[in-house]
Amino acid sequence: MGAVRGAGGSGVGGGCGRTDKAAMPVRVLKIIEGKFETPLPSHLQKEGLKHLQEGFDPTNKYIQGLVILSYPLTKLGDGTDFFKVVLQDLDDFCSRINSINILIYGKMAEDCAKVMRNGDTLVVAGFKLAKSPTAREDGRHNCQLEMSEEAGSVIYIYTKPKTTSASETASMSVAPKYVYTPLDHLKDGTIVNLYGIVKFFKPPYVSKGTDYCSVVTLVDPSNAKLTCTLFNGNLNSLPKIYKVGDIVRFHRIKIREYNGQMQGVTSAGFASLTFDGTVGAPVVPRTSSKVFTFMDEEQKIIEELRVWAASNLSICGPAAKLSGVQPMLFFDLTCQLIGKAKVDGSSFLLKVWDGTKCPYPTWKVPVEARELEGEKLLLHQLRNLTVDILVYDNHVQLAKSLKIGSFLRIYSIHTKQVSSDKDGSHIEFHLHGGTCYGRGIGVLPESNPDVKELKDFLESVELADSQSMESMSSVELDSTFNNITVLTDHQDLSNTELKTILNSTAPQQFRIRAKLRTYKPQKLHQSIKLHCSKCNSLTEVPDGDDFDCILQGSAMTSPNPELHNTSWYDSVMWTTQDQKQRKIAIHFVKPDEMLKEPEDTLLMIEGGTLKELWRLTKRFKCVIPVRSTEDDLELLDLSAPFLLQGNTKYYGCKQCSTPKPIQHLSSIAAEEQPSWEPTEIAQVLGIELLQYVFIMKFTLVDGTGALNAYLFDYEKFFQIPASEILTNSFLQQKMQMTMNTLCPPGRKLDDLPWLECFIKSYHVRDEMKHRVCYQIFDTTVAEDVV
DNA sequence: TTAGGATTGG
Repeated sequence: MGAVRGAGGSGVGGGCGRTDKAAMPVRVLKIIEGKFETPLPSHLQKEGLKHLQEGFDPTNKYIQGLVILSYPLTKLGDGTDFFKVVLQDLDDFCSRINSINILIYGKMAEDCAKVMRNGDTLVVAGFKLAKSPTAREDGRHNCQLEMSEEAGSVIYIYTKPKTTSASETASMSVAPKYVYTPLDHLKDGTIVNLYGIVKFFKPPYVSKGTDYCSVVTLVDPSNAKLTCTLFNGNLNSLPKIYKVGDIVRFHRIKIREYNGQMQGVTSAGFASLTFDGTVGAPVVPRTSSKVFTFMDEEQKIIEELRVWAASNLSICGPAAKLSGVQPMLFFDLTCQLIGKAKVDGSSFLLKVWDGTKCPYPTWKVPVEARELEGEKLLLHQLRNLTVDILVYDNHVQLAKSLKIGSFLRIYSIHTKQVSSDKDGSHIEFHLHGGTCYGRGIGVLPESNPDVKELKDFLESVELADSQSMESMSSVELDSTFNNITVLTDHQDLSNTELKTILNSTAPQQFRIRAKLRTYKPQKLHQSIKLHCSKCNSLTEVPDGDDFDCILQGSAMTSPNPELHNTSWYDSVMWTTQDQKQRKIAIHFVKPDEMLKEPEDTLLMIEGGTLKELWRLTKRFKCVIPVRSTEDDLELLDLSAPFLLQGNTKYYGCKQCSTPKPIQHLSSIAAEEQPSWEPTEIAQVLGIELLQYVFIMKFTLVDGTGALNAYLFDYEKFFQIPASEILTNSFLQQKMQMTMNTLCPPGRKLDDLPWLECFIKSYHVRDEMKHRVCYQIFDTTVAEDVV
C-alpha cells in the first residue's frame, strides 16, 4: 500500500495519514467555494506557460493548470516508476500552445497516479525544465516539466467538483478522497479510515447495554493487528462480515490505546463496507449506507488485499457439513432453519439442515408440540436430515427473532457425544452462552454465494430423499442380518469353494463366498502406494518433509523477472519481511474472461514454503511449484509433486517422465474453459502421472481352504478415491469402519460375516520359481455396509 | 453504557 492515497476533509490538518504533512511532496487539498483550502507558501510565484522557455529559472516559481490527460503508471527500464500527465493553463486559454507535458518519476509518480484524476487542478513547483522531444507530434509546449521527490519537486493536487451538465450532477457527485492508514501507523486519539482483512470476528450480538456489539480483528500487509469493538443500536449498521478472510473498509473509526495496544471503537459517523475476500470474486460492497464512495481505486485496493491474504494468511478450507461432523469439536455450520421452539427460560431450539446426513445418531430435544414453529410436513419429511441445535443465554433473543426458512451461519457449535441407555450414544449440538471464539448466529442474505450453493444442493436433496426416506427402515433391517456384506458385479456366476480354486489352473475368474480372517496392512494408511501404469512400478508416497526440503532448495534460486508477465500468465513478486528476505513469485495463468473464479484458476509459484503452497491450494484450483532458469520456468525434481490440487499431491514417474518446458501449459490455458485435469496437465508437461492405489492382502477362508488375495484398487472397492485418503480423516474413518465391518476386531472365526466377491488367479514368474496369485476384482463394498 | 477475542453447561 502506498503512503498517500488521498486526503479527506480532515486529511490536511487532522493528522491522519502516515506521512508528515510538512515534508510531503504530494499533497491533496480541496477547493472550497472556489478558494484553495490551504494557502500556498508565500515565497512561490505563479508563472504562465508562455513564459517557459529553455534557460528559465524555476526557483520559487509555480505552474498552475488543469489535468486534461494522464497516462497509466509505468516502469522505466531501470524499474523506476513513471507517470505522465498533461496540464492545461487555464489562464492562457487563447494561446495556441496552452498545454504542457509533466513527467513524474519514482515514488512521486506512484503517489500521483493513485490520487490524480483528469479535471484536478495542479500546482507544481521545484520542477526541472527540459526540451520536449515530442512537441512536434503532440502539439504541446516545446518544454516539458520533469519532477521527482529527489529533485525536491512538490505537487499540490486540488480536487474540485468537475463541471458537469445538470443531468449528470444529479447522479454524480464528486467523491471526497480519503486517506487510509495502515494498521501499523495508528495513533492513540485519532479518527481514521482503514482497510483490513478479517482475522477474527464475533457476529453482532445483543450487548448488556442498549446496543448490538460486534468485535472484529483485522490484519493488513503491514502485518499489524487491530481489534475493534463496534456498537450500534441498529444491527444493520454493523459490518456485514460472514467469514474470516472478508475484507472491510472502515471510515471514521476512533483509535484508542487499551491495555498497551491500539484498539478501534465506533465513533460518530462510523461507516463500513465489507467485501468477499476471495481472489477473483466480484467486488461488491456489503453495507447499510445508502451513500458511499467506491471507485476503481478502492476496487484495486480490495483486489490487492485479496492476493496478499491468499498467500499470507491461513484461511480455513471448505466449511464443515453435517456429514463431516465429529464428536467433541467446535465448528461453523451454514444451514437453513426449518423449525424453532422455546425450550425453557435460558435455552431455545433451532432445527436446521444442510442437505447432508450426520453419520452419528443425533439428539432430538423434547419440546412441546405447540411450541414448535415450522412447516410440519417438511419437518417430518426431513426428520432424518435435520439436527437439533440448542442455543443458550445471550443467543436466545436473537434465535427467537429468526425467520423459518432463513439461511444461517451458526458459529462455533459444540458437538458433544453423550452415552445413554436408550440409543447407545448420540451427538448433541450446543451453542453455549457467551461469545468466546466468535460464538453466535449470523443471518446470511440469499445473495451470499455460499447460500446460493446450499440452496441448489438442498433442492436436489429434497426430492431424492423424500423418496428414499420411507425405505430407511428396510436398510436398517438389512444390516441386522449381517452375513453377506460385499456385493459384486457378474451376478450370473455361481460360488466356487476355495479348495477347488486352489486346485485349479491359472488364470481363471471365480465368485467366492468367504470370511476375511485377517488383512494387511493393519495400519490402513500404509496401504496407499503410487502406481505407474506405464512401467507398472509401485512406489511409496513421499512424505511432506522430502517435499519441504526440495522447496527450500528451490527457494535458493531467485525468480527471474525476465520470465514474468507473458502472454499466458500474469506475475506478482514480493520479498518476505522476515530475516530470510525470501523472494516469492506467483504466476497466474490467465483464465478465460468468463471464468475468473479462483477455484478455476491455475497458478505457478516460485520460492514458496510448504505451508504457503497449501494455503494457495485452498483458494485456487491448481498450484504448480516451479523454479526459474535463464530462459524458462521449470518443474522441480520429480521427488516433489508436480501439481497440487485440492488436498491431493500429484507425482510423476521418475523413470517414464520426460518433462517438457512449462510453456507447454499455455496450450491448455488457451482452451475456452480449461478444466485443468491432472491427466491433461501431466500429458502436456511430459509427465507420466502416478496414480494412488490401495494395495492390501486379504486372507480369506471358507471352511474348505484359505487363500491370500490381493486388493489392487483405485476407487471401486471402498468407493473412496485412494488419492484422497491420506489427507482426509473422515475418509480414513470411513475406510476403517468398512474394514471393521468386513473383519470385526476381536471376533471368533465363526462370528465373522460372510463376504461375496470376485477373485482372479494369475501366474507370477520370478527368476527361480513360479507361483499362482489371486486378486480381488470387480467388487464393491455394498452401500449399506459403508 | 455496552466490550475490550481466547470455547466445552444446561
